Amino acid sequence: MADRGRTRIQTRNREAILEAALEVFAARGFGGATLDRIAEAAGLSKPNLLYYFPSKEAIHAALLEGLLHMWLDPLRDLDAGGDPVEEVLRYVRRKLELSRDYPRESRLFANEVLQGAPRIGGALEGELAGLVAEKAAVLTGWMAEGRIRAVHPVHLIFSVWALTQHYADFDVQVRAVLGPGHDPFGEAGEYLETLFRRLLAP
Amino acid sequence: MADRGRTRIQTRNREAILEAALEVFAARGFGGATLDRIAEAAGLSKPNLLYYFPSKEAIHAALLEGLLHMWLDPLRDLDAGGDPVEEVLRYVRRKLELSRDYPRESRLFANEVLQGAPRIGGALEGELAGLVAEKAAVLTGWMAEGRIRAVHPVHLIFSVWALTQHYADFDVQVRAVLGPGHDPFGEAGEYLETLFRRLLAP
DNA sequence: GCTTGATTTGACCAAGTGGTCAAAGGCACG
DNA sequence: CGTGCCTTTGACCACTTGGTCAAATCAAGC
Repeated sequence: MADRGRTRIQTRNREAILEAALEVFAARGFGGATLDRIAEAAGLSKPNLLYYFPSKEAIHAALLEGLLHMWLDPLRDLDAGGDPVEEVLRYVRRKLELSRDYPRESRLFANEVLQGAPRIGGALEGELAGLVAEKAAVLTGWMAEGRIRAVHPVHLIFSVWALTQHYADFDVQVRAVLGPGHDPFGEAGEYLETLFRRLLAP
Repeated sequence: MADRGRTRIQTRNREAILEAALEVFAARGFGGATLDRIAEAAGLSKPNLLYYFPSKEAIHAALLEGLLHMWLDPLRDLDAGGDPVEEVLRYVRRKLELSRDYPRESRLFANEVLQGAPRIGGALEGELAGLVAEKAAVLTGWMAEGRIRAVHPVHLIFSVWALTQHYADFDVQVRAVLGPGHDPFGEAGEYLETLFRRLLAP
């Protein structure tokens, strides 16, 4: 995709670096991550790593850039023309799948926001806030028509984020509390379906 | 309280160090925090700081130790003899107040769990899991009696954590999306009251 | 096989890291 | 006032950090 003018080696190594960096940044935060560790995880020497990215910041930025789109797509797909309750539930399901399938990305994002979003704050106030405002209007419309019950639409969206990302970000806590023999994401799917149905179904 | 054998100076300086460390650890994670920064924030020299705590780890541990009790107290107070819906709502309210009044503590905890709870994992599987099991039994009892509607009790508790801590941990995101002129915690209180009432009220 | 540009690396650097230590400065109390 | 302990600090240390650089190696087209 963004491989304009890149050789196969460049593509492969940039890929390896981003994969390794995702692992390290997600597990230890920006400040706790080191280039040495990323380089080792990517199977490259540190100078070689810095041949592909000019700095630690740059790797982190490249990672975050790809992230926001993936994260917002499910919300973007909320269809004003669909069945209201089912649309919300589809959103919840897709968001939970992201937590299950891309927990490191979720943790990377959580780390960034936890630390005050120093490197992504702009996108939050721009792209994110804009999209939420748009979809909140859709939800408000549905509420006015009585097709879902009234609640604060933005906090409804917050609650989808909180409830789904919790299972990725606090995975160890969830598993520690549930103990062995549980399927956290399967149970969460059922629970959240019930929760949002009772909250919204007229 | 735990000031056995401590002089006034010790009490004051340990306090200042823990306060400063809370600020720094919460904002940058364990790995991203430095003793220099903590010392500066506490108004002490680094060697002086290390006169009161033997290591960076020790400061972090002292902070976490105090935290878990405060965090679990509201759940501990869930009263099997009270009115079920009101008891849950009281728990939600108190947890939300903690998020509002102690956001740095919440972020410290979030940082720790995000990174796999390397320094607190034991307490999660012991104290935390035990308390949750106990209170899940209370909830299950209420459900069996038809006093609250049936849901997975442990995931019900997870959802209280997720929904309340979200407002502390993702504060900048919440504010970026809401824009100015909002009272995040006030609105959240109303929203969560509605949510849990609809979910649980028979 | 030669050339040219892409790739890789060992050696290196200045700044910062967590932590130590001996010596100096305060403080309370007899 | 002196003494003994609590507190503070400047100097220091070994190690790690993000990052540089010139030289070596490699790959592909001619």
